[in-house]
Amino acid sequence: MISDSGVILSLHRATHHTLRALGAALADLGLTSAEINALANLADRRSRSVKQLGVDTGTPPTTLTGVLDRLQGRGYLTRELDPADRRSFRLTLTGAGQAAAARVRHEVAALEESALRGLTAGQVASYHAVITALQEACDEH
Amino acid sequence: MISDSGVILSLHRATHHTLRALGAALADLGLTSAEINALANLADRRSRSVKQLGVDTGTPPTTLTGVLDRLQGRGYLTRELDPADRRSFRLTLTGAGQAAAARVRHEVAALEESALRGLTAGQVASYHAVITALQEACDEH
DNA sequence: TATTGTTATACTCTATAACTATA
DNA sequence: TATAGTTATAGAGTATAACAATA
Repeated sequence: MISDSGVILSLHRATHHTLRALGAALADLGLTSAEINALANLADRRSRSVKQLGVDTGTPPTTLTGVLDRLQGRGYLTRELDPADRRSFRLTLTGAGQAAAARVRHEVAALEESALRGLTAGQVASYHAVITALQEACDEH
Repeated sequence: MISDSGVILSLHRATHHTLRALGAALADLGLTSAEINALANLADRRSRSVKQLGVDTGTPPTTLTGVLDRLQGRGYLTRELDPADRRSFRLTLTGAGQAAAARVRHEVAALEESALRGLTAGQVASYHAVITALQEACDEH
């Protein structure tokens, strides 16, 4: 289906563009793309394991170790042993981490609002349907 | 708009997943994500400049130099000075490069077909509308 | 035995700035 | 002066494999 093509290529292109735009909007925080992605996902204040954060962000574990080291070094989060499973950590944002995450979410939301203005809820729902279908196709593989 | 949220986060997540799936499907070629992305865009056999390829893929120039060095080293493409503007190169796939690019396009198309099966053309069109809106919002910034 | 997370290694990606050649 | 592309540098992302601790 060449005519349908571009679904994946435009996905990658758009990712590059949004990462660059967010990095620029958040330049004062000096965060990398993976750090921004992690903070945006942690912004809901819910604790989760490293593995879960990897699933949420799409980031592999070896990358997350470094990302979490830096965020922890900034005092943005804590790693606490999970009493229920002492192999894993519960990641929790500190106050400073919540503030940074709120900034990240604000910029993400601003970019989304700017982009989605003029589009319908149905179009956004279709977008999510395609994204979900892509993920499932990858998982099947 | 928390309810609309996830547009950008799921974009990044899906990008990670598709890159990993394509890398696995094309493991025998030993290509990196950026190389896959470049080949997929060059697969239409049309020559273009380094700058244009950067626009097409979303890859910055400093990354492209290395990517093109490796693709050229494999004998996949040639860099020829553009007679019309001798500051720039025209990138053209060789026969081997076209074969590799065809493999890449085949895997990309297979993943897309697998994902889009069950979705309507309208949903895919809406997906592209959201992607385009995101890009334009980034450019405005 | 399997899983969570880290570490080690090697290579690639990226931003930034400076540079050459051309326009 | 401005643009196309490269180079240099330093830091970050990634795959792979191995590892310790826990399940």
